[in-house]
Formats: sequence, structure tokens, C-alpha cells
Amino acid sequence: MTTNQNDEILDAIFSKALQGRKLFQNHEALRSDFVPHHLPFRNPQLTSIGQILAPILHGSKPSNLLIYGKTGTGKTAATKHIITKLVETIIKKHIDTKFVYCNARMTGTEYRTLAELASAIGLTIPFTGLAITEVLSRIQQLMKQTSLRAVFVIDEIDYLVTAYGDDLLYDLTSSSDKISPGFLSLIGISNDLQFKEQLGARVQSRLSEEELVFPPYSVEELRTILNERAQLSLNPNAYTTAAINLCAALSGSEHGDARRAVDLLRVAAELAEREGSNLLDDRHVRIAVQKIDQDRVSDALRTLPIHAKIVLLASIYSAHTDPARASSGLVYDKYCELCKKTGLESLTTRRVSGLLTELDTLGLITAAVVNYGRYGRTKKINPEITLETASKAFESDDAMRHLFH
DNA sequence: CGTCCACAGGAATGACGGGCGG
DNA sequence: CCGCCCGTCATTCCTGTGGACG
Repeated sequence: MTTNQNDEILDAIFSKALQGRKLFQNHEALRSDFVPHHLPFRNPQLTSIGQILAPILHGSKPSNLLIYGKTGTGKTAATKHIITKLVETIIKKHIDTKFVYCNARMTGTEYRTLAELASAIGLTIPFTGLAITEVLSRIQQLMKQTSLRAVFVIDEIDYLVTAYGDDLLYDLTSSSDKISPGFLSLIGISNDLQFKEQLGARVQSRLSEEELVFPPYSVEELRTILNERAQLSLNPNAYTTAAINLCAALSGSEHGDARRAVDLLRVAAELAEREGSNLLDDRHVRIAVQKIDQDRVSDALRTLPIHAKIVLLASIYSAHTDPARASSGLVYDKYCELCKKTGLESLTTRRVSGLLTELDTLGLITAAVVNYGRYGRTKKINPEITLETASKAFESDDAMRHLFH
């Protein structure tokens, strides 16, 4: 290829990009962590949270609060919104209270969640090495010494409890005498509506002194939300109402999930920009739906541990040769065979069974337990992805590559 | 109606790499 | 440097089970 041709291609890309600039006005407003100033249809919830947290302004401890609602119902946005408002007031009035936000699924473990809290109040904690109770007592000690007042928001708190039980929450909610005259209030945000039942009675009464439910958005409401976002982020006349309506309809019909809806709009807009179009229409939205799904899958595939990858591949092969009878037993045989080829030692049936359920929860396969009566009880394995998708995602992995041919 | 298949999936335990305080 | 504790991954051992077959 000559330099001239290169230049032509580059020119084309740049001029497309320049045209595309007509589409976006402010990219930020479509990002998933963007907190808009205006939260439509959430006034009742906002007032409730405000009332619950108001005692802070008099220096007293607000009730613990539990917030429920499915994903994308505005729980996080509403909470963050209130917190920024409160922080503004607090600074103005010189009230000393700390707000700490953390997402339990992001931080991952009990330990790291606590470490997050610790570092936010100015306590440096090694990222591993200490006993959890040690971290906790250090936090309590510091809070007592400095009579620190803090509100600790734990997002996706259900994740924490499912994985580790409610002991940490118990310790956190029952530490008030150990840190007085400071205090620690908890705000738990849960996607799981049945979350409360996982808690023991002692934690339940403490944590959910107040409760708040965020209902899903209707398609109508999603449309309004999307329109507001589009006005913030896109140029007027750069998008069709059909595109907006389709985004709302696609995400609304599932769970009233505003985050998904906004994601969809962003991806669609980026798609339109990349192709140099200056009008975002419903065609882009339809492509975006597929792209989001693809990205999610290939991302999950690439970060899989090596044995999980092999198990997944074995599942695909087994289902390919005999879709009707693809069971954990067959997959395990195939898996051992593949392991031999790579020279890896194969894991136990028990472990592979566990990996299969993990792949199921990731949505990469479906592993349904079925009974063949006299012929035993198995997981029926059904891959949710194609061999091509898998091989494309695995081709950067040296150990995996020569398992295809 | 009991048997018995082919596993599921819980519990206990261990190996390992990492990081602490002393 | 030691002894200890962490999270993660894996093994071992185990009990449980729906329903077709005899």
C-alpha cells in the first residue's frame, strides 16, 4: 500500500469523524456513571431519602436505610444525587460528616469493602494481610478518637450477603457504642427484592430501620428520561424520535431498566458517529442491541480462567456431536481429552461441575438439571454461544489456540 | 413399589501467593 | 525473617434425589 493510499484512508476517517462531531454535544451525559441533575419520576423517593438523612444537619445519627429496586431503577443515581446535595450544604454549614460510597460487587470481598471505608476516612489499610475484625476495630478506634460521623453507602449489598453472610453487616450496625460520640449510618442498596430474607433477624431490624422501594420505569417514563439525556448529550436534529422510542421500548419491555436504555442509546450513537452519519435512527439502535450482547459475551470469554475456557469448549463440542444427550458426564470426558492435548492436568468431576454452573450464571451455557430416571440425574448442557464466537475470543490465548482445527 | 443410575451440590480441608506486624 | 491471616482455587468425601425400569 502506498503512502498516498494511506493518506486517503486517513483523510476519509478524519472527515467522517469531523462530520460525526455534529452528532455528539456532550459524551459524558450518556456514560453509565453519569448522575443527571434532574431525576424524573423519582420525587417521592428523593424526598424520603432526604427526610431520612436530614438529622445529619443537626449532628445526630440518621436511621439505617435499605433501598430496593431492580437494576436501572435509579437507586444509585438518586442516592448519589442526595449525597452531593448534602455535601454542599454540609460544607456551607461547616458540619463534619463523611459520606462513603462503595459498590460491593466492584470491591468484591468483605475485606476490600471495609478497606474502602477505611481509606475514605483516612485510614490506610494494606490490601491484604489483616484479619477482618482487625480492620473493623481499627476503623472503630479511629472513629471514636476523632468522633467521626459517617454515612456508609453499600451498593449491591445483596452480593455481599449472598457471598459472605451477614456478619459484617451485624458488626457495622452494632458498633455505635464503640464509636460514640461518632456514628456510622448504613445505606444498603439492593437489586434483589427478596434480599431482606437472607438477613438474620438481628441484622434485619437494625439495617432496615427505614425501607424504600424503587419501582421499575414504564416505557413512557423511559421515553422521557431518554429524551432528557439525548437533549443533554446529542445535538438537536441529530436523532429521530423513532430511535429514542425504540430504545425505550426495547429496554422497557424487559425490566424498565433505565441504565440499559441509556447504554443502548450511547452505543447506537457511537455507531452512527463511526459510520459518519449525522442522523441517529432506529437502524442504529437495532445494530446496537446486537453489539452490546456481543461485547458482553466476548468480554466474559476472554477473562475466563483457562480451565473454564476448556470446559466451555468441551460443552460446545459435546453439544455439537450429540445435542440431545450432552450431559456433564460427556462434557467431562471431552474436557479431559482437550486437557491432554494442551498438556494440562485435568480437574475433578466435582470442580468441572462447579465450573459448569459458573458458566451457566455467566449466561455462556445453560446447565439445567434433568432427570433421566433409571439413567440418572445430570445437567443438560446447552451452549449459548457459537464455536466461532468462542474461537474468536480465544485466539489470543496461546494455550487455547491449538485446540481448534 | 422399591431399586438404583449418574450425577448434584454441601462441607471440610489443603495448597498457594500475597502481605502484615513484630 | 517468622508466624499468622487473607482470598482463591481445587480436592476429597459425602449425602441427596426424580423417576424409568424391573
